[in-house]
Amino acid sequence: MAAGAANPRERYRSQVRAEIKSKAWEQIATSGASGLSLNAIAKELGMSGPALYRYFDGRDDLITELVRDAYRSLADTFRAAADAGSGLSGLARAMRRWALEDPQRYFLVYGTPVPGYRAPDDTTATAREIMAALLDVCAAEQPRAASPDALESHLADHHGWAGDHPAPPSVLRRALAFWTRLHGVLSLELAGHFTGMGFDPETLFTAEVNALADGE
Amino acid sequence: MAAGAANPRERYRSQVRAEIKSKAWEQIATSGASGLSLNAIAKELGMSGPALYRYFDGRDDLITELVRDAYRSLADTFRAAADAGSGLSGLARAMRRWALEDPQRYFLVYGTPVPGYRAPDDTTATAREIMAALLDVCAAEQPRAASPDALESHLADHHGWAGDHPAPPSVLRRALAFWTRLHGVLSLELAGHFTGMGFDPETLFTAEVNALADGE
DNA sequence: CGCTTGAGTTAGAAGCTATAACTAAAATGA
DNA sequence: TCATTTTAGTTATAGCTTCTAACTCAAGCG
Repeated sequence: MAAGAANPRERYRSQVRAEIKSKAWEQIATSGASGLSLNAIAKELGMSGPALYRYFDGRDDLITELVRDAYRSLADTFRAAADAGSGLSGLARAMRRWALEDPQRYFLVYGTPVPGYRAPDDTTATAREIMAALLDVCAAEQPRAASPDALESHLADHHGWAGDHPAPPSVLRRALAFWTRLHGVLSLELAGHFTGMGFDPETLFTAEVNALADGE
Repeated sequence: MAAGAANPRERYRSQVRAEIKSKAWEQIATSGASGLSLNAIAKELGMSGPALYRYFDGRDDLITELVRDAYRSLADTFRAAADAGSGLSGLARAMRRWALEDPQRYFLVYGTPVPGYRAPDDTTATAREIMAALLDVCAAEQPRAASPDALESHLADHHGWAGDHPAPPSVLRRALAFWTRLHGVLSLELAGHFTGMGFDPETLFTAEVNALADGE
C-alpha cells in the first residue's frame, strides 16, 4: 500500500482514520450498519462530532470505506484458501469461518442493498478477484462429468464475468453453483433463520459442500 | 380476519392504517427499510407528524407490521403454489415472481438482520406454514433416490422444524436444499450481484431448479 | 342534550448528519 | 529564527429525524 508515508502528519492522520474505522466496526457488529453513528464514534474517541469530517466526507463515505475493506478481506481470504490447495471444501470452510467471524461484515458485502446506493467502482474489481480465486479452485478439481444443459451452453457465450480465465463452461457452472449455494445456506444461518429449527447449521453446510464436490 | 368491524370508527381507523402501510411500502420500495420516514408518510397523507402515533406505536412497530405482512404474503404464495399442483418448479417460479415483484419486501423477510431486533413471535408460525407448504410439495415429488448421508441421518433426529409432517429424512433434506439454494440465487440476483456479469439470472435460476428436481 | 372517546393539532426534547466560522498548534520556507 | 501556511479540532447552528406531552375539536352514544 502507498500508505506507508513517513510524514508524521500523514502517519497521525492515517492512525486516527484507522481508529475511527475500528470503532465503526465495533458499532456495526453490535448495531448493524444502519445503527452506525458518527457522533457516538467521535464521543468514544474523545473528540466532538464534526471532527470526524476531517477524516471522512460523511457517514456514507465511512460506510463505503468499510464495504471496500470487507470486500478486500473476503478476496484475501479466498485467495489464501485457493493457494492453500485444500480444494473446494477448504475454500468453503474458509468462507464460512470468515462469515461467522463477523456476520455484519458479511452482510456489508452480501446483505440487503439500499436502492439508491452504488458500491464503489473498485469493489467490482475485487469481486472479480473473488471469482478468479473460486474459478482457480473449481478448475483444479475435476468432478463427475454432468451432462451439459441449457445453463452451460448459455455460459459458453456469456462468460464476461470470468475475465480471461480459461475455464470450460462446466467449470463456470460449478463456480456459480458454489457461490450461490453457499451464500444461500450461509446467509440464512447468519440471519438466524435456522435458530429454533433444531438441526445443526454446520452439518447442513458441509452436506451442501459435499453435494457440490460430488459434481452436482 | 376479525377486522370486518361494522363500527364506523373502527372502519375509518383500519382504513387509515392501510393507507399508512401503503405509503410505507412505496417508501420501502424506493428507499429501503432504513430510509422509511414517518414524517414523510404523514406529510404525504396530509397530516402532520405525530398523528401517526395514533395508529402505530412508532417506526419499529410499523416496520414490524410490514414484516408480518411480508411473511403472510409469502406464506400465501407458497400455499397457493403448493395447492396448484405444479410441483417444485411451479413453487420455485412462484417464489421468484413474488421476490421480483417487490425485492425490498423479500429483503424484509430474508435480508440483513438488525442485531438487536427480534421478529414478532407470530412470524415463526408463518415461517412454519411456509415450510409446511414446501414439505408438501417435496413429499409429493419422488426424485432419483440419493444415498443417505450424514445430513439425512442428522435430520432423522432433528426434524422439530417440520412440525408433525410425516416426511422421511430424504424429503426434509430436499426441502432444505430447495429453500437454501433458491434463496442463494434469488438474493444475489435481487441484490444486484449478477448485474454486469453478462449472463441471464433466470437461466441460472431454472438450472438450479432443474438440478434440484433431478434429485440432488 | 350532555358526556365520553379519540383523531389530529402544535410545542418541544433529544438525537442525528452536516456546514460554517473560528482557534490553536504544528510543519514549512526564507 | 521568524513569518506564513496548513490543518486538527472546536463551538454554533441549520435542518432533519423519532417520539412525548398537552391541548382542541368533532364525532358517536346513552
